[in-house]
Amino acid sequence: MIGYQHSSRILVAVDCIIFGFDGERLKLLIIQRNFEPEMGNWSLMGGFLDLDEDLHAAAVRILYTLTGIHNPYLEQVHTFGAVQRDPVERTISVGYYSLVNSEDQDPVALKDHHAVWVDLHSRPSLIFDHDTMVQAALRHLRYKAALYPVGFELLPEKFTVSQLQKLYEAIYDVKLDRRNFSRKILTTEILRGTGEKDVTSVTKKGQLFTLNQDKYKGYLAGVESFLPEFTALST
Amino acid sequence: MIGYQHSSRILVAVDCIIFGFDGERLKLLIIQRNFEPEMGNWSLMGGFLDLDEDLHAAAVRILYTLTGIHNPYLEQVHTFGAVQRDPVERTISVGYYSLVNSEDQDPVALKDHHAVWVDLHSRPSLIFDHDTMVQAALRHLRYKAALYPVGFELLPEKFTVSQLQKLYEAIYDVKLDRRNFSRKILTTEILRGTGEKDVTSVTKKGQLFTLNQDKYKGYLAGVESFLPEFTALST
DNA sequence: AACTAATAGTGTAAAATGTACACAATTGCA
DNA sequence: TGCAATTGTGTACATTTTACACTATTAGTT
Repeated sequence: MIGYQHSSRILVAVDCIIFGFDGERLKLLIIQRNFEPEMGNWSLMGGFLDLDEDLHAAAVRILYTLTGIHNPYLEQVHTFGAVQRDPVERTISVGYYSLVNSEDQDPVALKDHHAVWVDLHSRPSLIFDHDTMVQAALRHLRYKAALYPVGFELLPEKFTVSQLQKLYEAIYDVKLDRRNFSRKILTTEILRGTGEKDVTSVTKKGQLFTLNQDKYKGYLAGVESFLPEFTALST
Repeated sequence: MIGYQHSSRILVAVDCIIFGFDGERLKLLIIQRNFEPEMGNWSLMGGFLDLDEDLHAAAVRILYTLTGIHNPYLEQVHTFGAVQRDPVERTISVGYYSLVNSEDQDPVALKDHHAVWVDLHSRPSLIFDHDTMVQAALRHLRYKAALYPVGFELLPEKFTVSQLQKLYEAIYDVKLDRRNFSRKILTTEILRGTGEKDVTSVTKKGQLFTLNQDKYKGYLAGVESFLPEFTALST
């Protein structure tokens, strides 16, 4: 056999932590397993990496299989590799989290996999180390969103500042001042006003915004430059 | 065979990005390969995950093999899984970065593996995707150090504020104001003055500090609480 | 048509923090 | 003793954050 000798080949799984947002709270997409082990119990959607498949492509494939979404926001979180994490066979699992908008989903695909959206903070226990994966993914999302404008994938294409605020409040589980939030987000100029009004609102209708792709991309590119003096040990 | 059917088992490597600090600049520990492929070229230290070995334990083992260090600072960065990243055989690699103090190393172990410390920013090209791994590790370290007091693993047990400042300047490749840095770091109270003076200094000798373990641990624990209002999109 | 409840949009003063320096003190060496 | 290099402390100014006040818009109610 050609290859590295004397080394063990191991199953590599990819598990997806799929976040959604219902306008008030963060949601998590989980499936009820219809196969052993742990049949009937709740689990993240996962699958195994193929020999001729890029790792990231595997995550895209698995997410597509479950939701029908083609171009997902997908980010690797962490690789979990405890020896006994899967009772069937030694398996390491690479966790990817995704932010999906409920409008983009394929309800048929979801139903086929016994998938349900649950409230992130009152979800049922998940199998194996999947709860740990969810925690790690949320932590990752919080870091990310504290440095970059992330999360728009969870909103409709056009949204109000108030909707965006509710999203950030859900991510960090905090209350933010409406007026300060609005000013802060608008001065970054990553939002572009459409002039349209939010027809779903009952009272005064707020303006609908879209992402200003140029400014937004600029933020993402300016990764390293977030350190003015020595921000490090401040808080 | 008992296990998951119809799934491919794949080689899992662990590669270590090992950072050091010489008082002025960040250093990287690399090895010159004495085996094919890419014999004679520069590479990160790595190895394969064993079937009965936790992933993190594999990283500890590999680091120990190279440096003789027992209780390393070691953190997972990212898992690299492109199909053709290793020309010999399909292999995914989990990258771990480590911060090591030159005093703790075993020079014999280093010599056995043809290991050398090189300047991080003027290092030679590395094999495979190892340069990408180094970049990812540095980015990870920068994030981490911007939110927590990290990096003391790169300094001697007792150090001056000025040494710590040089370290942060090296990590972020910036110049910081000596007086503001000093004030900022001291008001966090994560340093404890020893009263001793830095004998290595030529002119006025600064005070040596050690980590105040209680305060330091407190910082690390307060992970989620770094968001006062909406720090997110500010800079 | 006027009134009310609810939310949106704009303004601003006070507090907190970040920044850019000035100046004195210590040490080894010429 | 004087000088160069570095450490330690102070402080005024600019910027940012925070906590509010006030006005505007809309749909439903009276």
